[in-house]
Amino acid sequence: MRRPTLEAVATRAGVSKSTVSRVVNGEATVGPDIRALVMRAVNELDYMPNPAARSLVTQRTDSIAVIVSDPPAGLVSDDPMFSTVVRAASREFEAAGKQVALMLAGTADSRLRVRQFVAAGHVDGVMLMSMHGADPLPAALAATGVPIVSHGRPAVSVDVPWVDNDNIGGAALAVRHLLDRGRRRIAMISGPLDMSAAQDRLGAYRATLRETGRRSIVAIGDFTRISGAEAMFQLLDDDPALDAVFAANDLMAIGALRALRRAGRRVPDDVAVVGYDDIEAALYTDPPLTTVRSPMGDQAVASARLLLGLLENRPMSSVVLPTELIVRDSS
Amino acid sequence: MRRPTLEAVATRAGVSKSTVSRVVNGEATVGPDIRALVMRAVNELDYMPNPAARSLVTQRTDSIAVIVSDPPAGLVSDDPMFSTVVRAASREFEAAGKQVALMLAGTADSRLRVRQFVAAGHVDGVMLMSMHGADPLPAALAATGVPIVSHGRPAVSVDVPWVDNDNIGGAALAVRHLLDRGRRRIAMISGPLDMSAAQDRLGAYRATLRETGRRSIVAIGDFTRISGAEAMFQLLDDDPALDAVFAANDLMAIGALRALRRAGRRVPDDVAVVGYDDIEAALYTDPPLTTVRSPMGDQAVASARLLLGLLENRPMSSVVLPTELIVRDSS
DNA sequence: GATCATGAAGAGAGCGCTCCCTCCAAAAGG
DNA sequence: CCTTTTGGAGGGAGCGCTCTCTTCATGATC
Repeated sequence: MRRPTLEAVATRAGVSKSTVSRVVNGEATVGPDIRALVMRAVNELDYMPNPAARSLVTQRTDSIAVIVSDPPAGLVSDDPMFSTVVRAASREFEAAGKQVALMLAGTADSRLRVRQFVAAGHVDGVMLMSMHGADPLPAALAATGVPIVSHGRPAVSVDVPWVDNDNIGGAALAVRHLLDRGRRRIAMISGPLDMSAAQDRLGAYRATLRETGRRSIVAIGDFTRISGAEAMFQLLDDDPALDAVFAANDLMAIGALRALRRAGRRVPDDVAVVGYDDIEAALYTDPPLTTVRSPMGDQAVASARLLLGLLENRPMSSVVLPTELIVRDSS
Repeated sequence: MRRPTLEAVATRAGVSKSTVSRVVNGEATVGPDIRALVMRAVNELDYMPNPAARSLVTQRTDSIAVIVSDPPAGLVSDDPMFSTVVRAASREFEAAGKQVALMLAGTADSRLRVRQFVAAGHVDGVMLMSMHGADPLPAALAATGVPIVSHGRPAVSVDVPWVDNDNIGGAALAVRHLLDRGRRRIAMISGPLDMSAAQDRLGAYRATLRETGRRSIVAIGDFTRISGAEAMFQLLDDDPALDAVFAANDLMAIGALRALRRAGRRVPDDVAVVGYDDIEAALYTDPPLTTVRSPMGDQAVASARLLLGLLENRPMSSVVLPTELIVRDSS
C-alpha cells in the first residue's frame, strides 16, 4: 500500500489536482467551502505532499547544509562550540521551515562528498562552520552558485559573507585586563594559525603588549584541552617566571589550568589565567575562569539569519558581534 | 542556465538515457568502450544526478533523520553527549552513503514537524536520541513504517530496537567502588526519572546499597551541571554527614564538585565523588573525576549500524554495551 | 440585453530520473 | 545455412507534484 497522492485527495474531494495543490500550499484563490472540502479529504487520507516530487518541479528543497569541518575520528569529540552552534542554528532554520542537513567535512573524501552533495542541488543554501585557512571548500561551494555563509570569518579571503565576534577587541580586552591587574609577563596560548579567529586573537595580544613595550611569549595549541595543557607546559619551560596566560579559548584555558596545577603553580596567585568564549564549563573550573564572552549562540543565529536573508534575495552583509570581559577568580 | 540532465549527457555521448543511467548507477551490463564514452561526457558536463528526480522514482532518499530531543532554548547548550553522539553517528551514516538530517524535537510543535517530515517520506530511517518517557514520538514514528532505532533504551516499552550501555552494571560498579573505599553514607544525584538510563542507574544504586543494608540518599537532577550543584547542596542539607556521592552523569558530578568546594568540603577527603560517562572534561576537574566509562561513541556507532542493518532488511536486535570503572582522584 | 472585467476551478505539460520492455546483433547450436 | 540463445543498448511510461494556460460562471457596466 502506497501513501496517498494529490490525485487521490482530488478524487475524494471531487475537485481537481490543481485545487488541492492550491489548498495545500495555502493560496488565497480558493473558495472557503471548497477549501474545507479539500481539507477534510486531506485529513481523512492523512495526506502529505511528496517532497521529492515537489522539489523536482519547484527546484527548491527547503533544506540547508550545515557543514562542520570535522577533525579525524577520536579527536576533540566534545566540543561545546559544535553543540551550541549547531543547535542554535538548527532552531533558527527550523523556525524558518528549513531542514538542516548536517555534513562533516574533515577528510578530502568527505569534502568531495560535500561538494557533490551541494552541487547536485540537495540543498538551497550552505552554512560553513570553523573553516581552516587551507580549506578549498568555500571556494568550491561558492562556484556552485548556491548561497553560502560562514560562521566565523574565513581565513583566506573568499567572497562569502560571514558572522564573527570581535576577536581583536575581545583579545585586547583580555590582555589589558591582565595588565591592569599588574601582570608583567603575560604569555599566550594561541589557536591554530590557519583559522582567522586564532590569528586575530594572537594579533591583538601582540599589539596590546607592544603598546606597553612588553615581550610576547606564545605557544600554539589547536583549541583542545589537551593542547592547552601541553602548550602551558611549554610556556612554563620557556619562561618559568611568567605570571599570566591568555588562552585563545576556554577549552585550552582549562587544559592550562590543569597543567599549572600539576606544575605546582597557584591560580591566580602565581599565574593569572584568562580564557575566551565563556563556555558553560568556565563557570565550573577551580578557580572559576575569567574569560571573554563571545556570543556563540547569537553568532549562530545571526549566521542562520544571514543565510535566510540571502535565500530571499535580500542584500546582506557580514556581521561582527561585540564581546565582553567576564571577570571571575582566575585572574 | 540549468544544470545538465541525463539527457544532455546521453546526447553528448551519442547513447540513450538508459545507458547513461546504467553507467551512473554502476551497473555491469555496459560495454567498457561505451562506459568510457559516457564517463567522458559526464565529466565534461560536470553532470550530477538530480536527487529529487531520483528519489521520486526509487522511493528512497538515502538520508536518515537524527532526532534529538532538544531542551527549551538556553538550557544545556553544551552537552558533550550531543556532540559526541551526533558526530560519531554522522560519520557512520556518511560512510554508508546516507545523509544525516538533524532535527530538534523539544516542543510539541517540533514533534509534529518531525512526525510530518518522516511520514512525508523525507528519510529512509530514523535514529532517536535521549528520549524521555512521556515522549509520544517513538510510537508515532513507528506507526509510519519507517525503520527506527533508539540511542538509549526508550523509557516506555515501545517496539523500537535500541542500543544502550549497561547502566545497571555500571552504576553497581560505582557504588561498590565507594563501599570498597570504606564510604558509609553514599548519596546519589539521579538523572530525570523519565529516562531509562536515570532509572536504571538509580535502581542499581539502591539495590547495591540494600545488599549491604545501607540507606539511600537521593536528590534528582536533570543531567546538567547546574542541577548537579543544586542537588549537591540539597544532599548536604539533608545529610551533612554524607561521605560520598554518586552522580548519574559527569556533568552533574562537575556541578557537585563545585557545590562541595563552595560548602568547604574537600574531595575526596571529606566526600568522595564518582560520575558516569567519562566525558573528556572528567579528566580536567580538580581533582580528576572517578567515573564509569560508558562507550558513548561506540554506542552511537552501534546505533547507526543497527539502523543501517534494518534498512537492508537484515534481522537486528537491541544491544547492550559493557561499562568500565575509571578510578581517578575524586574517590 | 449585450459586453466586459473579475475571480475561481480544471486541464495538462513537464520537472529529471529509473526501470521494464523491446529490439538487435553476435555467438552458439543444429 | 537457418534457428535459438544471450547480452548489450534504446524506447518510453510514469513517479507526484506545480504552474501556466484555459475555461467558465458571476456580476458590473453601458
